[in-house]
Amino acid sequence: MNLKELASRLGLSPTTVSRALNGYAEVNEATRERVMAEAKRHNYRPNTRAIRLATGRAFAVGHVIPVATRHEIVNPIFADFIAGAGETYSRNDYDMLLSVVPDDQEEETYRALKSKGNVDGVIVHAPRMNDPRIALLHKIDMPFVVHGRATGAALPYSWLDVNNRRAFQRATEFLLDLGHRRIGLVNGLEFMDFAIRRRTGYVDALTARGLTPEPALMASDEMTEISGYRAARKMLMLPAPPTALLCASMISGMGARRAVQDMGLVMGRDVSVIIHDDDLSYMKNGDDVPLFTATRSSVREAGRLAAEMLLELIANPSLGPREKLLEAELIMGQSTGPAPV
Amino acid sequence: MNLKELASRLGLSPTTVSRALNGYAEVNEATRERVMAEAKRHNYRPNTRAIRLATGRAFAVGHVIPVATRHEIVNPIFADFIAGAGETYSRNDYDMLLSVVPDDQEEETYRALKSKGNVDGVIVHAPRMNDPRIALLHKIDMPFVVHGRATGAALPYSWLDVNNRRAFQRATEFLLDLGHRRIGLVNGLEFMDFAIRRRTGYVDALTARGLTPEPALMASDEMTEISGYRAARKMLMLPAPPTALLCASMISGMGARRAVQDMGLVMGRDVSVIIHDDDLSYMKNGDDVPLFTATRSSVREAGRLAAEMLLELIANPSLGPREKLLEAELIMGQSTGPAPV
DNA sequence: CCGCAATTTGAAACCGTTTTGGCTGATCGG
DNA sequence: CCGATCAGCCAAAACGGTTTCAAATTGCGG
Repeated sequence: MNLKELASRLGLSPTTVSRALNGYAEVNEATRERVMAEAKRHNYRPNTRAIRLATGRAFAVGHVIPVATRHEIVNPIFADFIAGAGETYSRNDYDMLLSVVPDDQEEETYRALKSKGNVDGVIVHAPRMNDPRIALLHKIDMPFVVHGRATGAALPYSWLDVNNRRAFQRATEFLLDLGHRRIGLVNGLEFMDFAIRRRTGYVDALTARGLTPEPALMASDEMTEISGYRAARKMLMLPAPPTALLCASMISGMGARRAVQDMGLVMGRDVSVIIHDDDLSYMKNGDDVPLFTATRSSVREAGRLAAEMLLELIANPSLGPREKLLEAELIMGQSTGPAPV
Repeated sequence: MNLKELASRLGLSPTTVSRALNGYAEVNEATRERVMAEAKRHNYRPNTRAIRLATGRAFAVGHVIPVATRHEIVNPIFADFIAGAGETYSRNDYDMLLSVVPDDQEEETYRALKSKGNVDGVIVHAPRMNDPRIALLHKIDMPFVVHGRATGAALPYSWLDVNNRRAFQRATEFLLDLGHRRIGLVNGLEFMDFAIRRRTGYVDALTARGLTPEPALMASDEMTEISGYRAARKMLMLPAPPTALLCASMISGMGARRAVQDMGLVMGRDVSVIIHDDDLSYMKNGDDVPLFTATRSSVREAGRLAAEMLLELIANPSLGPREKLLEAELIMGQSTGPAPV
């Protein structure tokens, strides 16, 4: 069933039927109801391909997932972010397009997305320092929202981010207040913007109390269980080991916990651990009582909001860059306690 | 730059240019080269929206992700499967469409995808017993491939699955060979098809050796860390606790490990643990030496293959249902050992 | 050198919508 | 009663490609 067929069945022109269905004012209310009823009866749904060509719009948003050819890591927070964004798109009748591309083809992918007209805008994932994608997207005039921020970007851009600096600063202060003086940082890869900000927060908190950050207590690697384990273990084997650890994710935190236990220590008593909890649905930090003390911020909610922001930008391109900073909450779990004496 | 413009610039008709670019035989080789060169010079890329309307094809594949409105779990293997499938689509110039929908709107979503013409086919995720989606997709004549199988389906269908029964049977036999007699099963939700098959494999192995499966040693829940912890803990507190555990995933395995350690036991000595390892990129089971003894099968590779299968089906709909069963390998880690005496 | 086939090209229809620019007939103010 | 206004509808163009069908040119055998 297509528009022409429906129209002839109603004894109307396609023009009028189209207008009736799209809520234009110039069609008689009685006619509109007749059209609506007939459309429902025949389960008519306008062909998306035709709408897209006629309107020149894609009604779709792209998410380009670069896959590092070397260490093929798919970001674990990705699934939840996508789920959140997808909810927004579904509500607004937009399609979500996922492009999985080798990272050396990322630029080409954006250009193709633009010139082939597959999407109306994109979400930029995992921004790095001086991220080249921002200038590129500006140049090709593609609306976009960055999940995170890109320190060093020359041009303004829309973003949505968690206050990573503040979160890690507060977590560090919390540990300091508990009497800890040697605090290890098990960070993510520090060419990622969020990891840089987290380190800044940690360093700031230490120096504000007159403590000097020690390189041996600062690790940076992928946020996997193994990396967390290795980094924590290495620190705990130092002559002067830390009494507390700050971990970049739930997963590396689980690695850290394993390292603590392997050495016969007790988490929350001998070693305090704070993690950043992205509130992943398959990786809940306990239920009633949180397992880890954590800085928490829902990445799924971030997905919802980032998508909403992008849709607004698409609907109204004249809108200046929009920015949204989410604060993480500090939640108490069982993994922290006063520094051992 | 569009086709008409490019054609007039070349002094040719749009027809010939289109044919030249699409590799039709009836165009002079010299002309084709001129066209190709000019297209490259101007960076011409045909408008996807127009191609789609003209050809009546979507050049896109849908992945419908149902989100349970109650327990909002996003399947953790999802990200890697998508990454694998996405690689295939990128190679073949297909778009991947992700629909995140409340599970009570799933049927409506498939129907809409079909009648609006957004996709040429779909991948069905997380099949359950007697899954209604199979009959539906047959009815609306939408090509599809199931990731997994759906016991009880009346009609034939294309699928790609891991031999879950065999994997868990082998794992159980391996533990039996090590002298274990009380083996706990920490399974996924048993309305999921794969979980049923795994239990079957486990039960078969036990009964083949004259052992009777005990309900107290069989748990079934979401595959989260917490659930794994709870199930393992409960079993280990039994008057006659198991000496080995079989866990449905890396994540629930980590919960089980925590339970073991919490009780002052040592994994691999007091309690042996085998997990199923989907080889998730952010959740590697060790590196050189696997942490857990495991049945391993790459879900990312499954994504690649399932997508290839679907594209073949789309290209050649007359093809009968295709089936592919992948075997999991049993890999030795540090989490298993002979049963304690 | 002619006729026929093969090669190469182009005009126009088509895909299924939206949108532009009338057209008709009724209503209304003067 | 007349011209202007307006509500309601429609024909046709447009979107940017693909595809059908026909035409023009070339090559070749006789």
